[in-house]
Amino acid sequence: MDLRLFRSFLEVAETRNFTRAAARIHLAQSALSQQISLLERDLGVRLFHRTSRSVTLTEAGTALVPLARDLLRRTERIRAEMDALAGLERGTLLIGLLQTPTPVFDIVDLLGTFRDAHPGIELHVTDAPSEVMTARVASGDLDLAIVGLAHDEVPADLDYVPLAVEPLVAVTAADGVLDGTDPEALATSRPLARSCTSRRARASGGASRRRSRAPG
Amino acid sequence: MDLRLFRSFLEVAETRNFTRAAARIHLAQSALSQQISLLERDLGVRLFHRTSRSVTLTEAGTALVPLARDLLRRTERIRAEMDALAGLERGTLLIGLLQTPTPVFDIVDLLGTFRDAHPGIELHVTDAPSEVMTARVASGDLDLAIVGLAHDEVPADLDYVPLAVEPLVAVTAADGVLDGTDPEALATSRPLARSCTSRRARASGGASRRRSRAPG
DNA sequence: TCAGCTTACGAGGATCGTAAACATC
DNA sequence: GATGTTTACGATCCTCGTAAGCTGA
Repeated sequence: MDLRLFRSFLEVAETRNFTRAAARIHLAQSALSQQISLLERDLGVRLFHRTSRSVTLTEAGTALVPLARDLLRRTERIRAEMDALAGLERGTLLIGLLQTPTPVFDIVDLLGTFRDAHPGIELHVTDAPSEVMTARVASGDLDLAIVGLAHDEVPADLDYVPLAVEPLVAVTAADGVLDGTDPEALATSRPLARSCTSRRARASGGASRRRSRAPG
Repeated sequence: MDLRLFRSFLEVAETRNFTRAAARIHLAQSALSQQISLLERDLGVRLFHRTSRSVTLTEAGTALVPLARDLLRRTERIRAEMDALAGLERGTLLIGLLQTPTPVFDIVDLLGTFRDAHPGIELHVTDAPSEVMTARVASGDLDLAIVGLAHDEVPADLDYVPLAVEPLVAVTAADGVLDGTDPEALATSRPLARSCTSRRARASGGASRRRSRAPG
């Protein structure tokens, strides 16, 4: 039994006119006619007295009106309840993600788990250099981003949670060029690794906007 | 929205097993799977957590169980209500009808009117000679019969209502053979017309029963 | 490997809309 | 004849079942 039949029935009951009821629910009048007779056959009672000039409710039809109304109201409530449970879990989450694979935790698995738990939320993932993504989070173009930055590189107006700490390693040829260099001093005074990141960030800095052209 | 989806949902919720639930409602397992995902898409929430080895209700699914049960119970009540309103007007009426057209009242129109007023009642019309039909009414093979009999020809154990009185007319060649005969005397002493009826009744008397043969 | 859910896809059935038939005012 | 419902019928959509695919124990 399809609930649409009750909806159609109520519409006819209210308008007492198949043609107008059909127009209201965006259906051909014949289709509505078929729906009503299907409902009548299903319930085993005649719901309307129809002459070619007037439509009136039978006793059974009169009895059905409040029952059908109640049933439809309840299904609406079920929908509302489900919506409420989906609750805030409806919408779109814009995520910035470093293209660099992070071996410390499985981001793909994480997203999959999230998706299972919150199927109502659409996930949009983009990637960009860390500095660009933090800027986009600041401007609202992204909801969150997973970036690779040192603590002091995170803009002050953004919140952040450290997910993993990766050692910064200097790799050189085995000619002993770094022999005797203090690692601490190397990290702070000679930004070898970071300079790469910075350069890449500048190079691909501006967000490219796609332009659409109106036809004609 | 089809109420069958809720029924299917409840079955899966109870068995926690698509295969068994499908068997219970006489559906292919894939069809049930499709129904559930249709319901989930319709309501915008995931109702079950499925791994390939276990099916468990989500929060939304848990909330839906009593709501769906309630909805189905209410539709059952609607059906019961409609059945009650159809009331006694449900069943089959076996009518015996003289093949002879009766110009006194329109039997076809009468049946049509009845059918409109009591659409829940199936009408089965058969015909046979009047005497056979009265016998069938007596034996319960017919619910009622419209026959052509004189008052004194109706079996004493049957009720009857005169619907029309038709004159019994003797038609002869115009040779004056009946000239001077008293009509009253003719009807009582010389059963011209009635003898035909009686002979026909004997000829087609026994009801033929169809025999069915068991296969093998 | 097995149990069990999902996906793919073709067949059959259901539903819709157009159009004709039919019935009252 | 106008208005309004039902009936006829073809096209489309939907739902089912078979079979293959996929996944976790």
